Amino acid sequence: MQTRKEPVKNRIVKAALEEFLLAGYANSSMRNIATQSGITVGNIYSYFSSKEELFDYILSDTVDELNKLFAMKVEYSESLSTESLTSMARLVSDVFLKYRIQFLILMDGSAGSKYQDLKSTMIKQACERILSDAKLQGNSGTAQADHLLAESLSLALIEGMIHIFKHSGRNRKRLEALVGDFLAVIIKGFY
Amino acid sequence: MQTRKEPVKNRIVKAALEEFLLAGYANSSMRNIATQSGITVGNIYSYFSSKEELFDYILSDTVDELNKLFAMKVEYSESLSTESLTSMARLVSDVFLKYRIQFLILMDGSAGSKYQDLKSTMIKQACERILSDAKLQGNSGTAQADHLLAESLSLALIEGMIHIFKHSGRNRKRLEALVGDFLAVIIKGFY
Amino acid sequence: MQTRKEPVKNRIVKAALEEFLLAGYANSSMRNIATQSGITVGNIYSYFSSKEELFDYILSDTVDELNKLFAMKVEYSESLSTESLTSMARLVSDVFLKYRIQFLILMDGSAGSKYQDLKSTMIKQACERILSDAKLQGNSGTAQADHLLAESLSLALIEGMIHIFKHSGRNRKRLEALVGDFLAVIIKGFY
Amino acid sequence: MQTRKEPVKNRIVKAALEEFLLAGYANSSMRNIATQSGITVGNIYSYFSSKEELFDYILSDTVDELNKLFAMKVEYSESLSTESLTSMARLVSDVFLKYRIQFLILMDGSAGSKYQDLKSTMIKQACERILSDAKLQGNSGTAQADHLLAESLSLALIEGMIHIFKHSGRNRKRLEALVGDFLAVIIKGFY
DNA sequence: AATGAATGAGCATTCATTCAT
DNA sequence: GATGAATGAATGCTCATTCAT
Repeated sequence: MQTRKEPVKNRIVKAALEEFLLAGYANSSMRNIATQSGITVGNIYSYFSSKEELFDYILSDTVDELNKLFAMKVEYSESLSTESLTSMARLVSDVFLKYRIQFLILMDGSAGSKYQDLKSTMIKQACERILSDAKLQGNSGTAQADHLLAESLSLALIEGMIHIFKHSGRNRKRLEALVGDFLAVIIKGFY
Repeated sequence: MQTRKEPVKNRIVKAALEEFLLAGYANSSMRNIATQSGITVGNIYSYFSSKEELFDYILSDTVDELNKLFAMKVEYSESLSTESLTSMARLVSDVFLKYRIQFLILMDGSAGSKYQDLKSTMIKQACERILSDAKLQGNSGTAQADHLLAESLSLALIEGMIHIFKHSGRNRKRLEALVGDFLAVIIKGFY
Repeated sequence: MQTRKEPVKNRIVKAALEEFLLAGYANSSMRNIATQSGITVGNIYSYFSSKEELFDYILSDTVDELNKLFAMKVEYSESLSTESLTSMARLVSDVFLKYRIQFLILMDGSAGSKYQDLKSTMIKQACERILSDAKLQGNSGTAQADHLLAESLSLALIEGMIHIFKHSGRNRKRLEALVGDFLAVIIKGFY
Repeated sequence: MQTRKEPVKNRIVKAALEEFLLAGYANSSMRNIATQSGITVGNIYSYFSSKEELFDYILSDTVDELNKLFAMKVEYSESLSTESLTSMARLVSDVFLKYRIQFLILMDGSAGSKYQDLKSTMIKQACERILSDAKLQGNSGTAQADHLLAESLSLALIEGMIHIFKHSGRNRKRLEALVGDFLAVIIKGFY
């Protein structure tokens, strides 16, 4: 009834994005989404058959694209040269800019959903890359410790990039520069 | 039932630590804590007036100590030399080992509580340190971007250390070695 | 979509028959009927003002015919001879074959609707017939008990016939034979 | 608060028995049970963890006893003599009198629950008994038809007994007499 | 101090029915 | 006639918190 002309499904999705971003999947409430979007709860269910489906609808494209990105990352570069860093930064920035909020929800608000392990999957992939590429060597001397070190560095890498993404706004140039700088700093420490 | 003579308050705290660690503040349940501790719900409320107060009771010491550590960190070292790194690693490890679970709860399970911003406070502090110590210089050329870069590096630093702490067990030697290695890798990139 | 030229009302009725048969009145859903018939929910309501009216529309003819049958049954036979049994079986089978699904819905799926008492009405009628025809005599010696006995036998009679009807397929010969056999067994015990 | 002194669990069970009897498992509502018993919904859930558990709590004893009865029935009699009939009637009456309402719920109100097939299990057992004992012979001449006939007779037998039970009150003598008479009539037709 | 029954508001979900188009 | 979005009340269930005992 408060119809701005915007189609209902869009309004639901918009409100849901906000709710999921703020509260995460588990703590979000269909009632909030209903109130926020001005759509009655029952009516939301005529667009999405469940909270899970709504979540999935909002995120599946992003997940697909991210998975594609993971696959590519493995091939495209032998060593972590400056150029490869730049192109990596560009690649990552593209996906991020396209699905900003979705990506952030996936990273920090997916607990309890089917996507809850996506971040750790990303980290695991980065970790494998690091272990094979850069010959890290800690002082502990044990392989187990070295693996935990690599894992922590991967996690640091990814959490840092998430943070850049969260706060860098929509300016692509700026995002790419930041990601590039960040990657440079972190990766420099590897050798 | 098991530890019969242990004071009630302790038993509550013990069970609450576990519950908060596993589920986080928002998703934890007083019922679970009651069941786990063998104390009735009602009785928990005669020791702690609310879930929030229980959470606070469990964590306030750790929060204080962490705040003290933040304050110190600024003073104790001029530059990030190897020795300072080592002592930093030791210092940090000390607090962590002392309040392992509490620290992990504060970092990963405080969403929805009054301490939900502690991690970002830590990051902000680390960020200030980095900005004043290491003369970072990104390609973006703007001070704003440099600040976000420093922030992201701080976040990476701290998230990485949290991860080490979470998975390194209770062996102090190992923990210190890992933290030292990790700090070395990250900080090396700063210069 | 399939049967394009078939009038809408028919398609609704067809789908409703199936839904009511499978789920019964109370547990059936207008949504299912809409989906199954390919008619939109709203449009069903322009043919039938409510779920109840739809139910009624589908069943009223059968109810009328059944009521006629009840009336007739009283007249046509003095004693329960073999011939009368045969003709009774034929008569009953005719109605059943004509309104198979409707009859089954009325018997087993009308709970919650205005026809929910039809079965017990049928039983009551059969009961009166039994009481006047066959001089049943129980051991209890009370008229009240004899009445309950007659009622239970009627109920047994009718439930048994419903079961035959539900599972005998559409072969009239087979149906008549079975009904005849069944009636023979039950009625033999009356004398 | 409307505390008659009766313990809460009893009041819940009493209200639930009534609700399940009137509406059946699927169509009954926890809210109704709450209102009827004067217990809040939430509180019911501190006695029974789900609607299903409440249903089960109310019926499991009866189900067990019935299963025991089924097992016995097979052994105790070679032929369907008058004495065996009498003792059968007594046996059945005992269980029935002990769990009147529960039995009725099981027979007519268990659709949608884990006990929904109990009645047909009973019928199947009776059917097997009939097929092995009494050499029924229909006119149809096919084994399949004979089986359906036996099935219908079993169903008639059991539905009739349920009806007697439902309406015979709590007088054991009367119940036994009625069941005996009923069995006599039905079984006489078998030979 | 200790109990655990009780409350009441909240959750996701369903469905007959209405109504603007 | 036809659409299907929209409504609103109902469902089973959970949980922090209160309180009489």
